Amino acid sequence: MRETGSAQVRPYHHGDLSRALVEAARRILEAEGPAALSLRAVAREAGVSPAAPYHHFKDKTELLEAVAHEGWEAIGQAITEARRSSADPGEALGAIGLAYLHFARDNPALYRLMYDTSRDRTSMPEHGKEEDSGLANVQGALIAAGADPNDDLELQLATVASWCAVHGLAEMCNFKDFEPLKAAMGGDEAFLRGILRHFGTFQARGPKH
Amino acid sequence: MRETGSAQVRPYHHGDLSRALVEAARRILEAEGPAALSLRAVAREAGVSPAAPYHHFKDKTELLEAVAHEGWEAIGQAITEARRSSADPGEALGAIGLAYLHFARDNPALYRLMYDTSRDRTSMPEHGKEEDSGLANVQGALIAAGADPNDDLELQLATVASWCAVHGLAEMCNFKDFEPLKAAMGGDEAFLRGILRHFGTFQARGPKH
DNA sequence: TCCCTATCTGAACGGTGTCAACATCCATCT
DNA sequence: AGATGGATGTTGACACCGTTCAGATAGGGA
Repeated sequence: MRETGSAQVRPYHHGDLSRALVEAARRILEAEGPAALSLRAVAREAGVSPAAPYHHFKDKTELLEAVAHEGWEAIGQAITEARRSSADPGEALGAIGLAYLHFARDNPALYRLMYDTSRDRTSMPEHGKEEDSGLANVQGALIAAGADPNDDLELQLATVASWCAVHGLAEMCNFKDFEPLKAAMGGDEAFLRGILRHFGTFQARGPKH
Repeated sequence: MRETGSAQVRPYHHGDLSRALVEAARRILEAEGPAALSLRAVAREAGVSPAAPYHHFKDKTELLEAVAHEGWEAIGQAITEARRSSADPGEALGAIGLAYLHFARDNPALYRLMYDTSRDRTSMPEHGKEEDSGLANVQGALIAAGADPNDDLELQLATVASWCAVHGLAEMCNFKDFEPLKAAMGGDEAFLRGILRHFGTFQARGPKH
């Protein structure tokens, strides 16, 4: 981001291309959408020739995976923070869900890329170092909300169920079919909370009153 | 035109290209995956020149939308049938969910295409003629399962929540991260049912208190 | 009959991912 | 120091893609 530097017009070869490429890809993704995210465009944006990226990524796919990886780290961080800053542990699950949805809403193209690459490998990313993992956080929050930590099977099922449900909502919440319902609920946020409540993940206690 | 009678070896121009194109696209999709689904490949498969499709669809997108539309009709049918053939109305929701998941499992590329095109238009397809609509079926099943038909807002929220949750599962259930859990559950089917149960859609969740 | 229109073809344009051959520069070893 | 080698970047090419446009073809209506 400091390309305006006074001196240092251009490092010898380039400096740190793979990094620059990932950042360029992310910039294009946010600014011009996924359709504009071609390898050549990324190289152009980074100021190198179309073939240069092949010295750092074997594929276009591999570059996109690197971008997606950053996304997973970011969303994992958002989840961890949401959970930590949630006062009542019983409400941590809801806080996580909301943070997740906000990330998806604020980075739609990146979010989509993350799951597209995951689906192509039929695998979620190595969820990092355990404790920062999104799934681990959800599982912890489930236990805090009253799930039985000894019934491993049920716990895993509940974790996966929560993740799937929120992911489905994240993908569909921008469909304009839901605009009327959103309006009736009094806005985007209320809509999301309403759906989350129906997932049963928003409060550890029973349904509203 | 009628002197050929039953032979019909080869229509003059082509016969019904738009139909043939949609079918060719579907064939390629299932056989070679989404990556191989180029307009040119579809034309090739249908035995026409690369420019021919443009007399029937203004875009590649429009062709894909036609393919997706067929998919939505098929899944809507599957849902309707699952609901109808479900004895206990309280279990209709679960039956719908399972039918939906089976469709997604059996037509992964098509299912993905359906949501990809929906997302690009930020809209689900015109869900047909009301009663055959998937959402309408879910809503009906929810009422049958004990939801209050008079609280429209809650009913809509529950409907959307169910749809989103099952969609999320449909998208993720092939991630190989879940293989161990699936194995522990004793197979694919048990896994799906387990998650559905956690969604709360698998058993009537009447207004107990 | 003749023409009109819908349909299909062929060739072309700019764009894409990818590769092989070549150029460049840094680091390192004598 | 100077030569060398390996990492990095460039050029040019290939095949494929979506799309367009001018022309060929053929069926149906006047």
